[in-house]
Amino acid sequence: MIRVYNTLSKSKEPFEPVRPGKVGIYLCGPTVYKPSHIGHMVGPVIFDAIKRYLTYSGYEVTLVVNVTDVDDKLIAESARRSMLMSELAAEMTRDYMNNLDAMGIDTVSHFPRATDHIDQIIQFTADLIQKGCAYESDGDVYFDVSKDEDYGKLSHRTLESMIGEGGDTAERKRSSADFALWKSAKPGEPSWSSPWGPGRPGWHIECSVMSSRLLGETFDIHGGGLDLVFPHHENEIAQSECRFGKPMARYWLHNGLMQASDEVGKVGGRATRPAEDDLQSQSAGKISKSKGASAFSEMLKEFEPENIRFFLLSSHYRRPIDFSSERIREVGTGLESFYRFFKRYQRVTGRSFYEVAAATRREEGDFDPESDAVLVEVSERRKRFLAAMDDDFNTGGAIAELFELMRRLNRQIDDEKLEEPNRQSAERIAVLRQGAATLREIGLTLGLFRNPPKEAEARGDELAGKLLDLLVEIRTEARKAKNFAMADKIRSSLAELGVTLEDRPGGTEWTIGK
RNA sequence: GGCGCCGUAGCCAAAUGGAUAAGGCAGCGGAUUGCAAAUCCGCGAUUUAUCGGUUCGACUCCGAUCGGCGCCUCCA
Repeated sequence: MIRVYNTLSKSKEPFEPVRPGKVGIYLCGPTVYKPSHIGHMVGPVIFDAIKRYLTYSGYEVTLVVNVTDVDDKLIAESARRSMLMSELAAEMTRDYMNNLDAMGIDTVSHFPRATDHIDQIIQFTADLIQKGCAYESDGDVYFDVSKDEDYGKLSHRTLESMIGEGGDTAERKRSSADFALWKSAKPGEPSWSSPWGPGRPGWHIECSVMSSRLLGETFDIHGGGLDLVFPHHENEIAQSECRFGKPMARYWLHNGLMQASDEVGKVGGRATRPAEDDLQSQSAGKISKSKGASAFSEMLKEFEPENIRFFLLSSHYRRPIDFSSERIREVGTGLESFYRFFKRYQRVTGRSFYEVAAATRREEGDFDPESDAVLVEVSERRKRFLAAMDDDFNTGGAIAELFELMRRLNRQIDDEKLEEPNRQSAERIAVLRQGAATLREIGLTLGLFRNPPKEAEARGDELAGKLLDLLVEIRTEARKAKNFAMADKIRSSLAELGVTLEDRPGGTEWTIGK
């Protein structure tokens, strides 16, 4: 039984999809006016894992991530850069897609764009007017929040508390809490013709339109950053539920926001933060475009995607994450130990870990450990991993089981001396294989261990490789002759060049890199 | 000001009423090694910001205090 935390009820609820066996997820994607930063990857990485896990658990999952490509910010930015809004949107959408691609997020079923749905947006807006939930005012169309009895139910606030200034369109609204469905165009702004004159959609309407179109009037999971709870998601609910008269989504999942605590100027930090209020600039704060977070594409030059993924999944998705390069490196160190285990597995079995046949469905992964001590623990760790994931996708707790599982298999190799060629038995290797298959199986549900990591450095050219082989051979002879001074000199000299030597039962191995 | 979240070992972090408070990073011992590296084993919270309360029992619920943060305006 999978349980999820629902912002609507502020509690964990058993997960039961609207249609048995099928799950529809709508994740709020970016407004494409600037390059994406690490904060934009949090939701996609988590929901990529959620989709993988739900699929693994037997559901047929449709994941929709929208792209908002028409908005005041796009208009402003494209004007600043003297380009068409559509050109800007295309450029930034490409940036976003490249980033998702680099992160191995290939689980998204649809990326609907607002500008591809203008007709439906106009229709939706007209329907809302007809239902009496919205009104036209001087070329704009506003949603009348007083018509929505439970307005505020997601963000848990009362209507009175939301009455504010109303922005610069206050005179045109009946209530300052009303929000725009359609905005009339000023001269020179991109616009589409509508029953209310030329204009463009407001911010929230595209999500109501596209989610209902792709996932239905009531779908299962609506996700996004915590900062979208109000007003964005609250307004989506108001629009959709007024229009369809039924709940928009069953479960509202919100991820915590990335906080920047890195030194100014580093990746993800508040690079262009204004110099005033020095005292406050010491503290962490939300990463956002307006505060000048660095482009994610820059970060990819510094860190491996899997390292970033591991970092994002190592704590619970609802918790805010303090970003720092040091932290990513730290979890990277832990991740490296998995890579070393994978190489070790290959040395022992002669097979690549990445070719281990792993179950892709939960039931398929079940196995009978009989009374083998190793398999009993492997099975136990797998169960605990699944229990953690079932409990509101607790990826942090689940990753702990990955470490435990790896440790158990390393211990098996040590205890049974499986790395010594003459000590192997087919039966014990089979046990190790089962353990590795389980590790890969559950790792894959998080989108981990899909492909071999890039070697730290290019393995040098062919000549360098041959020279290293030669040096290792000379050193091995020196060691046999107990000429350890020579052996150590070769090792330490190579270390200075960034080459690490490791002596193992099966021989010496060299690696280039950190 | 209104609404809300968070505070667990040096650092990161899981566990939200029940039996010894996961795991990672860093550190320290030991096994292994010619010496290393890697790996394995062992060690760290008499205790979950503080104080008080509810309970047979609280990190977990309630109240207060201190500290950090978010939303209320654009944001993943």
